[in-house]
Amino acid sequence: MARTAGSHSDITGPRVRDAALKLFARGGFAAVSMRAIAAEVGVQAGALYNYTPDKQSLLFDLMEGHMSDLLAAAVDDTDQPADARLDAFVGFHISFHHARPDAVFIAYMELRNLTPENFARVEALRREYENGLELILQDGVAAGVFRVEDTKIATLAIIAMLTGVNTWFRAGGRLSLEEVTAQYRDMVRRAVT
Amino acid sequence: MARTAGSHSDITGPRVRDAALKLFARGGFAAVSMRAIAAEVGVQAGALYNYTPDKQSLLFDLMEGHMSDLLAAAVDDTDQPADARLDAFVGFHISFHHARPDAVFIAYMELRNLTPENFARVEALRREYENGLELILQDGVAAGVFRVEDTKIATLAIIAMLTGVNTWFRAGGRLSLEEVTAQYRDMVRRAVT
DNA sequence: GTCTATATAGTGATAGAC
DNA sequence: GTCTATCACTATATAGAC
Repeated sequence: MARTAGSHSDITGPRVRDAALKLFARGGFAAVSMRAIAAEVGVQAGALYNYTPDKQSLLFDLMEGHMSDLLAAAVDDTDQPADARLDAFVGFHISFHHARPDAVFIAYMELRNLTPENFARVEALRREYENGLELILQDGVAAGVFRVEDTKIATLAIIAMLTGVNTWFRAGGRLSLEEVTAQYRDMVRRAVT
Repeated sequence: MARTAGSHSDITGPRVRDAALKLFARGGFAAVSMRAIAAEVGVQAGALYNYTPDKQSLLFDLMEGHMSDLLAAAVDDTDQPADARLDAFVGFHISFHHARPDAVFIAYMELRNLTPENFARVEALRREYENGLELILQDGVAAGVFRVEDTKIATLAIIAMLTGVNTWFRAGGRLSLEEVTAQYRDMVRRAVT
């Protein structure tokens, strides 16, 4: 199928998203102009509106895409014992978040710039992810391998602790990501055992 | 000492800071205009410049003030055993942060809107606070009461976990702040023991 | 100390040529 | 699909009257 000269929607679209992701993470949604995104892509501002109806949709698509990727990647083998599943969760969470720092940063920092409807949709996905961890804790408590007073609180505490790695860990530092992960696995295990 | 009619610098100044704190927390530094702050205070935009040289200084003053308050309030009785000091730290951190959610929110979310010089100064204060917790962990390890592989990592993990309470806890919910604090104390203690 | 008015520059989004 | 040009606002900050 021949393509019209100048038609690049299949290549420019992702580049608009990539540029927005990078610039929103660096400067914040409100501080980044559509002109700045266009300059990063290498087009004029008006051309962006072939790929997004407005700036808000651009932000929402990035956040929803990130949360959907997260949920799709988070697998939980319920045939395994709860402690093994918890170890797997810690490793998954740290490595998944480490691989996409910009998307993670935006997902946490730009929630207040979503419209109420878009906020509700992103929040629902976040809760679904949290529920995955809480299920592991509940199963572990039921099996007598974990001792947790309130699984909801423990879930939020663990996720906050793990996500915090992204704010300070840099590859090439004193410790490898594997070493860091091992220490978090220890701390999480002990906190619920 | 008689005061010139219309002179209110001692009352308007704090109101400008309070308004900026509230609006920055709600909408984000970049999205809040000087006009919006002025409207919240009840003056015209030009009048704000009697109290701050520019918007950036307003943000920095709020963040530095918060971090200074935090450091001044964080006392550590090194005569106590390390486990008691850790318990005290958990209680202090949660209650101090719970009492000023707007300042906490700004201190974490608006770091990137500081100039490099201002960022460095706020970062130095944050590190100083972290060092207070790390000292407790180090003393506990030396005394054989804690078992922590890397005290720096444990410090960051614990602070991330505790600060996370502010993102979900609301007074009047299922649990009181005291009950929540007790559970975090348990989890933190177990994570390092 | 606060006001009004303004300088200067930037914003998101759209229209229509090519 | 991208461009240029533009609309209608809004931004920070300053000047000078009161």
